[in-house]
Amino acid sequence: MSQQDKFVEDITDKDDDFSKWYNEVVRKAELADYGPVRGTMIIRPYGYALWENIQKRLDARFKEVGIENAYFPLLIPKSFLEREAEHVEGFAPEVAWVTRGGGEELEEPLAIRPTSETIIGNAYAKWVQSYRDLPILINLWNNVMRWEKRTTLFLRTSEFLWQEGHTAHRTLEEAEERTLQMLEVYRQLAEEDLAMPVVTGQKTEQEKFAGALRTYSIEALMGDGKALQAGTSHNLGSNFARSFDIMFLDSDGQRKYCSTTSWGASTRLIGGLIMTHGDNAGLIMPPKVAPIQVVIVPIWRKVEEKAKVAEAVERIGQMLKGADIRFKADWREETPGWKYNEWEMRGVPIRLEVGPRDVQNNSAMLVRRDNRAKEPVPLEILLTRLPEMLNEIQQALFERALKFREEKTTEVDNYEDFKQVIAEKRGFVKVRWTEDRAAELAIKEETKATIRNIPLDQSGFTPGPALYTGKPATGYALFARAY
RNA sequence: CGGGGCGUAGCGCAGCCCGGUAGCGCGCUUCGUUCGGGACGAAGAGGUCGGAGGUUCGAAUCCUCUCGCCCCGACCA
Repeated sequence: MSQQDKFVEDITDKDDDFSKWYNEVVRKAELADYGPVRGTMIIRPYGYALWENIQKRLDARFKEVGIENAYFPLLIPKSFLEREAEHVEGFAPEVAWVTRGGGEELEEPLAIRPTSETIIGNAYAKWVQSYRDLPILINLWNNVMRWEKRTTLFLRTSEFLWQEGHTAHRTLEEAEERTLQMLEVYRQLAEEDLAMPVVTGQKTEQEKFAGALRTYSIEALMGDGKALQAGTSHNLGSNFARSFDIMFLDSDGQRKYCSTTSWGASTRLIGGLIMTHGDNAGLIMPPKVAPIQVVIVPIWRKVEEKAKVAEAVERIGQMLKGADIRFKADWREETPGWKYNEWEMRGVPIRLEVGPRDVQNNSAMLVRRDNRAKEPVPLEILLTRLPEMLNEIQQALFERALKFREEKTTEVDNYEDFKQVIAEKRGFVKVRWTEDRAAELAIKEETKATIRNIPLDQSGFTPGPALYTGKPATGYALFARAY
């Protein structure tokens, strides 16, 4: 039993049973609960506040690159979904249908959107006439429904919240540029805001989005050595434009199909955040998105002490408000020790203790969630020290996660080693590769590992035989077992 | 949708095999003492035992059906 285990006795050890640990953390930290319908999720206020912070950050990043928000309907006519062949084939098994309305059978069943490419395509076809109407750069913050066979809170639920961006362009090159730009936005969100290191890369033909020309993803490595796809960006080429007739008259007098893109990131990011940073005491929230960045725990014995402490807490509260730091003063009738454990479990980055001794010294005791380091801080420098410490924690979380990923990334050059690493060490396995769908499936069949992506960063690549097939490799591929 | 497990108080569980009218821990309420790493005492509240049907004098317990959840597989953000 490690040092920190004695602080929290009621959470399953991560190393004993990771998925049990995950479920307990989600529920005990009050992030989410199960809904009454199979596979549905209630996002509780603490979890939703986290989502709002992620939204706020991502939305700001979208706006910086010219994206506007809009809203599209929940219900999609069946005929729309059927327009793009690969798309319908990919999504058909998991679509939920509305067949009755107003007490009557509907003439055409309506799909509860699993994603909005089709209804977007229908609208864009109307909106685009000229090359001057392009590009269209729209994002939707909404919910979608996919009838999943097997669900896990935040990682896979039948209904989930996400954003889906949909753009239309004059040329394929421009669409490709936008696809990669949005992938980069996701990388920045993951790494800078969520402190979650990711590998950017391209999906194989086997793993790409149904109906896409090319799919890119960011892939993160979770605490149990499994990979999580944390965001995707698709270059749809002219596939949807052809199915929905999104055409424009170009400056050369030719009528042409648009090239479109779509890209999405979901509440799954919350699952990723939990599994990236959490420890045996519970959650650890990256400061930039933490619903509560600082929790103030007052400590007192006597009534007159309580009054003085209350006064100090009030003063500190005023300071933090002015400094735009998200905080909460915990005046519940519990012992300080109990509160320490509670807030550690819920992942608040900094605990600020105010007791009689601190009042006397005109200071506060700061305790970091990530390493439990204690630091007495005079109140006059609190407003410079707190933001600094929040940054230090943000940085430390990222570095710890990056170090973990690097330790768990193994380069192998033969299939025997590959199988062993996947089975025992887990993590990312980097191999020489050349596109081969049959080999990919065979490897998946035997080892459960899939190609997470073909990393954009191919530095260090040297020619040699590809894994499994032995054909000349075209680059590195990143394998892992995935969520 | 296949294989396994589980539905008993808000949460975690025992009781079921061998039928006799429901219990433990935590939490909750009130009062008092506590409070710098999950405090203690006393007194309380809380359950149509997932649902339906059957067997029986009597069902949480036995039988049948059904609904739901969790885990492992096949499908996926």
